[in-house]
Amino acid sequence: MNLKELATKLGLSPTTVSRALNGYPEVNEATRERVLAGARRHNYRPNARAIRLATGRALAVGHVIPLNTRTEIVNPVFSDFIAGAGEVYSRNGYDMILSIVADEAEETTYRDLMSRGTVDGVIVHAPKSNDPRIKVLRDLGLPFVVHGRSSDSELDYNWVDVNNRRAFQRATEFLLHLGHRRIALVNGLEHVDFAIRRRAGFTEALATLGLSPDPGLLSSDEMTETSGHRAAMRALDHPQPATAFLAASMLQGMGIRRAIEGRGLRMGRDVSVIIFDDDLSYLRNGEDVPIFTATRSSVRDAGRLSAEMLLDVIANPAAPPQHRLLEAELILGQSTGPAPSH
Amino acid sequence: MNLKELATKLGLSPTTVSRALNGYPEVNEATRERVLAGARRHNYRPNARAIRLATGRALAVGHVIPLNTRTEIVNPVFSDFIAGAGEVYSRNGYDMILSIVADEAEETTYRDLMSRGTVDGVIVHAPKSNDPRIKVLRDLGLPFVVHGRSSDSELDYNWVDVNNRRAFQRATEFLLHLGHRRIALVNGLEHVDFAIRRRAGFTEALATLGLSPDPGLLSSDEMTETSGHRAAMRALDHPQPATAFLAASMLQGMGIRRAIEGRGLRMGRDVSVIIFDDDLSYLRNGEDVPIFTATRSSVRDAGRLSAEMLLDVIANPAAPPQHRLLEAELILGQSTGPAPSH
DNA sequence: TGGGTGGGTCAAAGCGCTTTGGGTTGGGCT
DNA sequence: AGCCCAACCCAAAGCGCTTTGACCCACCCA
Repeated sequence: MNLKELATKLGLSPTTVSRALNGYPEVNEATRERVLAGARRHNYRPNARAIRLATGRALAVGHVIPLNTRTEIVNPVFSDFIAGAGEVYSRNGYDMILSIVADEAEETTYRDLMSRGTVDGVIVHAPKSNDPRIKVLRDLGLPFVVHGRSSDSELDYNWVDVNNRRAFQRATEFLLHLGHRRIALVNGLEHVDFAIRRRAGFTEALATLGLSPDPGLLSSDEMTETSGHRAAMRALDHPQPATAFLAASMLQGMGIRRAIEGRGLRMGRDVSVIIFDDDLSYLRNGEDVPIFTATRSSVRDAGRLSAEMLLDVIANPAAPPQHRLLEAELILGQSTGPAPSH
Repeated sequence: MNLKELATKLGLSPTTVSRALNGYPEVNEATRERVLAGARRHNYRPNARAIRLATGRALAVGHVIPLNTRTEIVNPVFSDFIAGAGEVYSRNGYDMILSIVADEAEETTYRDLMSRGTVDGVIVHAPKSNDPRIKVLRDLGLPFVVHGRSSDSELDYNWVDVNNRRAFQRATEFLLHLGHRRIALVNGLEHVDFAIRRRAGFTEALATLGLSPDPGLLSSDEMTETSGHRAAMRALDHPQPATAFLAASMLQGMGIRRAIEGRGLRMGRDVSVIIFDDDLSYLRNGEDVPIFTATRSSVRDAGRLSAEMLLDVIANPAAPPQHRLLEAELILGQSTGPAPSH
């Protein structure tokens, strides 16, 4: 059943039917009712392909998800981010198109999505500092929102981000207050922007006490359980072992816990741990009582906000860039305690 | 730059240019070269919207991902499944459209995707036993591949699945050989088909020794760390506590480990654990030495295979249903050992 | 020499919508 | 009575491709 058929069936022109369905004012309320009823009765649904061609809009947005070709790792936060964003899209009649693309091919992907007209806008994930994609997208004129920020980018652009620097600064201060002085930072890959900011917050907090980070207690890697474990083993093997850890993700935190307990130590008593908790739906930080003390910010909310911003940008392409900075909250869990007095 | 412009620029008709670009034989090799060169030079890319309308194909496939509205949980295996599938799609010029949809709205989503013509086929995730979606899709005539199977479905359909029954049967046998008799099953939600099969394998293995599962050691829940922890606490609190666990996922296994260690026990010595390992990229089972003894089957491979099958079905809609049953391998890790003799 | 034959090209008709630019009423106003 | 305007509705022209059917021009063979 297509528009034309429905129109003849109703004894109206396609024009009128189209207008009735799309809520244009110049059609009589009575006939609109008749059209709507007819459409329902015949189970009519407009063909999306035709709408897209006729309107010149894709009614779709793209998420280009980088795939680390070496490790083959897809960042686990994407599923929740996408769940949040997807909600917004479907509420607004947009499709979500996912391209999982090898790191190095991202630029081409954007070019392609744009020039073939498959999307009206994109979300940029995991920006690096001074990320080249920002310029590419700006030059292409493809609306985009960055999840995160790109330091040193001289251009202004739309972004949604968590205050990562502040979160790690506060977490570090909290550990310092507890008396910890040997704090290990188990960071994400530091070519990604948010990891840089987190490290900055960490360093800054140490600096207020005149401390500086011990390179032997710093690590930067994919945010997995095993990498957390590895980093923790190293920091515990240190001649002056860490008494506290600050980790970039829940999974790393779990790896750290495994290392601690593998040593016969007890997390929260012998060694303290704070994690950054993205509040993933399938990886909750405990039930009523949080397992880990954590700085928390829901990545699903970030997905929701990014999607809303993107749709807004698509609707008003000329508007000035928008920014949204989310604050992480510090959640007290069972993984922190006063530094052991030796 | 569109086809018509390119054609006039080359002094050819749109027809010829189109044919040259699409590799039709009736165009002179020399002019084809000329056209290709021209397209490259002017950076021409055909408009996907127009192609879709003209050909009547969507050149896109849909993944409808169920969202448990109560728990808001997105199954973490999706990201890897999708990574595998996405690879296949992009290699074949297909877009991947993701809809994250509340459990109850899935059927409408399929109807919509179909009648609006946004996709040429779909992947069905997490089938329940006798899943109604299968009939809906069959009746709609929308090509589909099920990831998993739906017991008791009287219809035949395309599927890719792991031999879940066999995997859990072997894992259980392995524990039995080690002398364990009090084995707790920490299963996924048992209205989802694969969980039913896993339980069947478990029960079957017990039965060969004349044993039957102790209801106090059975649990079925979302496959999260916390649910694993909860289930393990219960099984360890049992008057005759479990000496071994069989868990449906890595995350549950991690929760079990936390419970074991929280008790001051040692995994692999005091209590044994076997997990089902989906081989998620961001949740590897250790590095060189596996942490957990596990039955392993890569969900990314399953994604790849499902996508290939779906494209095949789209290309040959009349072909008989295809099936692909993957076997999980049993990996020996550090989490199992002989049953403690008391 | 003339009627095939086939390689190469093109005009035009879709695909199923939206949207522009009228047309046709009927009623109110002077 | 004549004019104008608002309210409705419609025909037709796109949107940028694909594809059908026809055409033209060698070239070959009888």
